[in-house]
Amino acid sequence: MQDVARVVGVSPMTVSRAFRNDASVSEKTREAVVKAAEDLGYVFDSTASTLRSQRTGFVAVTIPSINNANFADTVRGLSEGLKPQGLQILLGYTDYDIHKEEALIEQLLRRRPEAIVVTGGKHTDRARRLLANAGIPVIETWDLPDHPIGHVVGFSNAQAVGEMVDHLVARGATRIAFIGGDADRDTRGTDRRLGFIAAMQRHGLDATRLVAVGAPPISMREGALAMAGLLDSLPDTEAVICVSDLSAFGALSECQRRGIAVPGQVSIAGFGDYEIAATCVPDLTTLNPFPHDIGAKAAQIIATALASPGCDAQCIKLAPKLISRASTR
Amino acid sequence: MQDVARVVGVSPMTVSRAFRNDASVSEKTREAVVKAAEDLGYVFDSTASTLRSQRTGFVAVTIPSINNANFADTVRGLSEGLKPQGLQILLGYTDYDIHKEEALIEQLLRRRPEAIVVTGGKHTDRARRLLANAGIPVIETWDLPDHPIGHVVGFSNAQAVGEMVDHLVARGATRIAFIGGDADRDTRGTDRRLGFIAAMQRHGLDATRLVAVGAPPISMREGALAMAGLLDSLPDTEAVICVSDLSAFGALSECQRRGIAVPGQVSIAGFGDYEIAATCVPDLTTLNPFPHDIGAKAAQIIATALASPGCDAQCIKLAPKLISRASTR
DNA sequence: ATGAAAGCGCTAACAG
DNA sequence: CTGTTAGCGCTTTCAT
Repeated sequence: MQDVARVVGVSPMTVSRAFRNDASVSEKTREAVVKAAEDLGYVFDSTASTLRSQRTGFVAVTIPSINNANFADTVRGLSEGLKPQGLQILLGYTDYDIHKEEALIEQLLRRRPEAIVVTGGKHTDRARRLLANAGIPVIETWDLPDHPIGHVVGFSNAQAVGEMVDHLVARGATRIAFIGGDADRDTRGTDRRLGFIAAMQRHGLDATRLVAVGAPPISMREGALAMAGLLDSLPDTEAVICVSDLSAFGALSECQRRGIAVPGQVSIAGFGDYEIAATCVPDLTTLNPFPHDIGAKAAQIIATALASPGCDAQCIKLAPKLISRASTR
Repeated sequence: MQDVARVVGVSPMTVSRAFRNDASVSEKTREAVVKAAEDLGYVFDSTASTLRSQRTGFVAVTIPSINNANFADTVRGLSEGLKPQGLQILLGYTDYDIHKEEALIEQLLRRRPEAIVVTGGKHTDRARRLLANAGIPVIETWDLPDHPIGHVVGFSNAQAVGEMVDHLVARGATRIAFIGGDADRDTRGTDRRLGFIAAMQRHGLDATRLVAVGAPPISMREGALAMAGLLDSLPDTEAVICVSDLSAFGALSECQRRGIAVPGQVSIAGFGDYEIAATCVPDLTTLNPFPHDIGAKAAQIIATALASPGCDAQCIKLAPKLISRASTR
């Protein structure tokens, strides 16, 4: 900055102001500064700016996996909402593991983000403490925690799957199975399974057709394997709800391989409204949790919370929408 | 840090050393420091550390879209390879736009990353200059640029698609179409289309069955629309190569909707070896560009380059593997 | 509209 | 194994 200042013939302070588009710098000076910087190959150093101003411009975000279109949509929504605020996302992956999440949260907080957005409402005690004491807005997403740490933008995974059960029951199914969610790592998957069991019991139906699959991410292959097991062991199953559209598509593919009609013989439903659900044949009945909106609302909350630090914690409850398609009768 | 030092009864310097696991701090002291910090709720401040030590621990990474399993795999490979080096990814999205890429690169360089990994080999002049002058290892990926800025981990998109043409021709197809890649934003898609044209001409075949789709990301829906157009306008097409597995799956779905046999009437091939290619029925012939390996090799290059700053630029050329499956005869 | 002085919270360098 | 001193490159604050 001193070098630039010398070339332009001003003080470093003026260069600093010019780079921040401070109104008190004359347009002429600003242009001269930018030109000199470009000529010298000077690139502004955020690390120093950050230390002195105590503003990093980071929002920390944790998601279970980078390879998941739903979470990617949430990150996009966040990103779009934060950019006009001059905030940038610092992203980390938890691998669906709350212990990795704890380590990740600590690592992220060391970078002094101005807010933090986490996926899910279940954390280790230490992670909860770190978040609560960080002195920045905390937003839990994709869930409705019983004891929120700060703000919440989420929905009830259990209730959403309950609606899917209602949908299938209304269409005459009684022997309904659930695929996925038995790994205690994927808490949202587990919530969905519990929602399935509760809803089935509410209808007085047998809620024991549960196919556990391995550790998350539960993907297409696992869905196909689970469906194969189900067709072998409980061939009279009328409908299957899968923990996500990806496993639902795997299940559908397995049926196609075996020549089993969907929805003729078995109905299949998913979760997430991934692009594949709208594309495949038959297209998949699913639940759309509005992942992009989750990110967008979180960005709004951050804007509000940073503008008025004392404000109350918000809890925005979204209602996933059931999309009825050809894979269920 | 001073507060922690006071509680433990040592100097801030010792606390600093304890937090960096400096070997010269006794185990007892280290434990006392960690405990005191935990009790006080002290969280190490990387922003100050970064400024003084001139080491941010960041590796900047640009990808076209967060919502793409191939690029996500590359980021995973990078992430896994960088973690043991104590490096963290600072990720940004270019939206398949080299002007957004330029702005993004500048923004990322301000954070003083220790290396930068970019997707693709086509950049604005200013972006090239910024990268070349950054004084850190630069790695271009997913492409083989004619004039690399620094290191390269990539493959020839054109050549890979050429091999797919060979594969189809060897199986008797002559009327082959290409879907995608006509938007000049997606340079890899364009390279694939050019590779298609070159290979067709090499075989003395008509290379005009090109279906342009909109701006990237070209996804399932666009693939289905393109296939619909193709089936309407050129119904004697024997085989279709799609710019990615996602559009290939869209194309396959359109065929299924119309009752057109795949591969009986039309063969379909994709690119990327996404999970869907192995799952769908019929499963899709495709090219696997080893996206995870790209990230892993880039991480290795970074390790080497940071260890020996003067070393030569590496160019690691990968060979995408043709996976022959049921969607092509 | 511009400048001077001080300092953000840590660590390099050196000393012992 | 531990401590002292100085300073990383900016920006806050105050002055003009």
